[in-house]
Amino acid sequence: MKASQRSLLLLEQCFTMTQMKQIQSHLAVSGTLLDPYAAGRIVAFCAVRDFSYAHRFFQHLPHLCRTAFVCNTMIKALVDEKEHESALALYKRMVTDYGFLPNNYTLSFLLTACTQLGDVCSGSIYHCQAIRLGWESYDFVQNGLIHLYVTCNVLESARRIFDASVNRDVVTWTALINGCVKSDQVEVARNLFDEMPDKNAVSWSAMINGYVQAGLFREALELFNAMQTLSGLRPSHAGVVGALTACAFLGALDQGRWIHAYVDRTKMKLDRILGTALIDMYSKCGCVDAARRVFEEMEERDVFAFTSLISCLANHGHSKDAIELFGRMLTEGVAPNEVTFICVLSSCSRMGMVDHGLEIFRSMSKEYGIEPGVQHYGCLVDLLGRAGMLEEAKQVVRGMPMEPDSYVLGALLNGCRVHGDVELGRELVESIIQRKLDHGGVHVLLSNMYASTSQWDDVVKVRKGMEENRVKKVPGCSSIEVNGEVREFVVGDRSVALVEEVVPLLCWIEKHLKSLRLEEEGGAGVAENCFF
DNA sequence: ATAGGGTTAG
Repeated sequence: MKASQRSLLLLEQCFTMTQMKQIQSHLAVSGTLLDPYAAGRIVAFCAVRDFSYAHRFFQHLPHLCRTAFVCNTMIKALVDEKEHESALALYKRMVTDYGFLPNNYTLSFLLTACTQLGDVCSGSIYHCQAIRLGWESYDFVQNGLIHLYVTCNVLESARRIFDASVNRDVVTWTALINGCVKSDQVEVARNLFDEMPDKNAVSWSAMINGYVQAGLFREALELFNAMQTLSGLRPSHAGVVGALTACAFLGALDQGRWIHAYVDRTKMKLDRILGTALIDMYSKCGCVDAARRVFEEMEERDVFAFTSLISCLANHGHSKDAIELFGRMLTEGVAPNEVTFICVLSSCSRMGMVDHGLEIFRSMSKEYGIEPGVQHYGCLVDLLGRAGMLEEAKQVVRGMPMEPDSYVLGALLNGCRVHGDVELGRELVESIIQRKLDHGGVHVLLSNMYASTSQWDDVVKVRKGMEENRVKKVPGCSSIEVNGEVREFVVGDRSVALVEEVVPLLCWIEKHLKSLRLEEEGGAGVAENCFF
């Protein structure tokens, strides 16, 4: 490139659209617009700022100025605008009408289009083109192909290109690492990660998020820490989001707070994704107020941010606030989606707000165009069942447009338990077992239902039946963080620490609470006898 | 002169 052209390019960065339009008319008058380079610069400049203007300009260009560069730039712009059909049409015109062969730029833009469409068939046609024209080992084409095959779940093809490649760069490696993660081969991904010669912040983030995807949250956090101690790289936005997701699952509050402080310290932009990740981390760690603060700090809130906080409030006993926040969401013009309605309906259910819940359920399809799914019916049945409206709940189950799943029937069964309708409960369990929908939780519910009405023989029967049929309930599990260490508690845990330290403390708390209740009821307090 | 890989809610 000539020095004069380079300085013009730099100068171009300072122009506004209006100035560029002025330059354009000036060029038109002086006849310079017929110069392919000048015309190309105008298209490239406008394509990223005002697409429709660039498009019009392109369509009026004289034939001489429709260079491969201009076509590529327009194809890229069309792909960015998600106008994949038009991008393809332009490509065809470029080849047939203007007589250009696709080059490495053309092919990489077309591959991006195929990847976004998940269209591996068209993608492999361009793959063939690339081979025929000798572009297949060009970095952007090669990496584009790997990305395409990874996205479309054809890991073997991605792997073949990788293995045959003699010019792998950091993008090549990272694309394949993601492919392995997507195909549940997180260990293979880690081996690649260890093997790759250079890593940047994107490759670290990809591996951190790979562990998160695989549910290996401790490994994700270890890697997040290693990134800072070993690589000297600063965790990027995506890395931070991945680490926060891991903290949320582990209940690792200290680590999560540290990351929040890091976000503040480095002035990382609290955008919708990062904000939501923070809200969710605080939510899962039980810090409702911190979650609220992050939410208020965010400059833009989308359906994810709202739903995340609504879910947080609903899960921590603030159902009323959750429903209020739903109202605020509507006022601020953010459209709820199916997940939002699950959270809101379960809030209504816990609050016993039957009418309001029914109204919201009805509004789903009427006002928001969202057809209720099986989970929404589950919430509705739960809402009616908890309120003791078992007949209505049964009618909902009968009238639903899809087969009830174990959660819908489980919600009805729970209603039976709470309101002591053992007969209906028994019928239900039979139908649940007949439909082969029984999971451990259903049996436990039935046994609890018998227990609540003191039908101990039946309790024993259910428990025995569970043993005989080898019905397993996923054990209840929770975790807390103490001094930076995450400690897990699982039902049936009989470890020394638990039996010798935690259980006596729990007994003391229970006795203490009972004595307090006695005091409240006017009875004589016995608190002093309850210390160890 | 035009370009690629990583991230949020039930």
